[in-house]
Parts: sequence; structure tokens; C-alpha cells
Amino acid sequence: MTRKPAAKAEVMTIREMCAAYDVTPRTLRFYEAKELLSPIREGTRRLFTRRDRARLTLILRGKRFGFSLEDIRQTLDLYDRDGSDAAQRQRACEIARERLAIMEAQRAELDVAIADLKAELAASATNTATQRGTAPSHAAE
Amino acid sequence: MTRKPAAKAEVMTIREMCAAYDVTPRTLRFYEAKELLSPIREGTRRLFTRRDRARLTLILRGKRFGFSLEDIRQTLDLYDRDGSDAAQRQRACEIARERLAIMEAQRAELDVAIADLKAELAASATNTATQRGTAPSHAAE
DNA sequence: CGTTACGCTGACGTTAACGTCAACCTCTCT
DNA sequence: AGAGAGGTTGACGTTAACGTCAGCGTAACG
Repeated sequence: MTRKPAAKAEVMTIREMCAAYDVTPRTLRFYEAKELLSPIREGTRRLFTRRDRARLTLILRGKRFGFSLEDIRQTLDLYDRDGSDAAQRQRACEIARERLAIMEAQRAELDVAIADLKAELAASATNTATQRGTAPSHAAE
Repeated sequence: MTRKPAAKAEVMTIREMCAAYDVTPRTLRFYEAKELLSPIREGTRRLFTRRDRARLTLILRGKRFGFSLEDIRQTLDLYDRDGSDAAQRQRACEIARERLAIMEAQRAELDVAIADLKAELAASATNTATQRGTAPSHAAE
């Protein structure tokens, strides 16, 4: 009757997961097959823990940044430290630092791209207004 | 008057493009087939103009942000104003603004992800240090 | 007891974004 | 003239990340 603090009832069925994260069952099963998730089994059915949910959040986030599932799988190991030895954690840290560098570079480039697009939009706006354009300005990589 | 020697590099062969942008010929032909590039033809051969190069820069940039080629193709139309009528430019602007919103959201989330990863790295570092006495040699700010 | 709902496991289909390969031009150089 | 370098067009193969479908189990519901 009394609920234990953050221990037992913290599991979700596949449908609940799908609703909560806007993914299909197929996707979750696929991620499990790829060892990105590891839900516990109640008989044959999957029960997703908060660990699975945390990982799924990171997976979906990673995807939005263009990382492959394999990329993500490796980075994920950093986030759960239990069950991995010192060498594994070490490796996970290296990978994570690489990932971090990539993401920071990505952010820098994103800023450029945003500024670029804004400028182009502004130009296009004045262009539409005046119906007469100037030379296009482009910044190469 | 003949053409300026400096302006000789107006067009590039496919090989030059490949070297300059680190892509394969197949990729460039593929992009042409998808109407992302439109090199001029010298007989049967392709010659890529600065317009193609500008577009290619944007294409590769877009890809790094996880956009599909089709997404990119549509946004690209904003960048060249010639050959499109008012309605088309209008539509391109709308698409570009959507893209812009996506990218700004992406930037915000990227900040979160970076902070997250940094925190996790820091935690993992202290964890490693506690366990084995190895000092964190280089931590990010 | 049947049926409806949810879940599982293969297994094959699909789309995007190219890779790979064969077969063929077309210059240039020796 | 022959060899090679660089280019071209199909056409088929590949990988990632799922979609779709068939067939089966089971648990509850009426």
C-alpha cells in the first residue's frame, strides 16, 4: 500500500514508454537489440527502468545532434559507472571528451550558420521589398 | 580583353572539388541528381561554379547539423534569389525561418547537453580519483 | 468460453545516402 | 598507335534505422 521511495513501481511498460517519449515499440525493441537499452523481463514482457529512461533521453538527444546509435552507445557507458571497471571508465571518458569537443565545435558552427541564415533572411526581406538585389555574400568553410 | 588570370578558378573539375571539399565524385554526382548542385557541362564533363561551391558548403554544413538532403535542398533556394519568383522566395523564407527556429532550439539543447556531459565527466573524474588516487590531469572549465 | 488488447519474436521491406563496379568516351603524351 | 589519366553513365550493393506484417502467447473481460 505504501509506496517505497523510488524503488519498485518505477518501471514502465512498452506502451507507456512509447507515449512518454513518442517512439514506437519497434524502436525500443530495436534499441534493446543494439544494446542501448536493457529492460528487465517479466516473463516475456519488457519493463523499462528509470535507467532505461535516462538512457533513452540521452539517445534521443544524441540523435538530434546527428550522432549515430553506435556513437551514442559508446558515450552512454560514461553515464552509468556501475558494472564497468576502471579501464572501461577511462575509455568512456576519452570518448566523452572527444564527443564534447565535437559538440563544442558544432555549437560554434551552429552560431555561424544561424547568423548566416539570419543575414540571408534579412537580405531576402529587403530584396523582396526593393525587388532589386545586391551581390550574394558567402563565407566559405 | 581576355579573362583575368585570377578569375581562372571560376570553375572547378570534379577532382578539384573532391580535393577541396573532401567528398567523392559519386557524392557530387549524387547531389546533382538530387538537384542540389547544377554544374555546367563542357561536353559531357561537369564544371562546378562558385555557386555550386557555395551550395556545397551549405550542404555539408547542413548535414553536420543532422538535416536531410531534402531539408537542405529546400533551404538552399533562399540563398539564390535569381530564377525564383516572389512566391517561391516567400516560401523559401518561411522554410528558412522554420529551419532557423530548429537550429536555435538545437543550440539551446546543445548547451544543455554540453553542460551535462561536462558534469558527468567531472563526476567520473572524482570517482576515478577517489577509487584509485589518479588525479584529474585536465578538466574542462 | 471466445474475443479483445497488449506483447513477443522472426523475417522481410523501405528510405537515405552514398559505395562499387563495369563499360565506355576522350584527351594527352610518348 | 597504344597507354593512361580522368571523366561519364547505368546498375546493383550496402549500411543505418527503423516500418510492416504474420504468427503466436497470455491475461483479462464479458
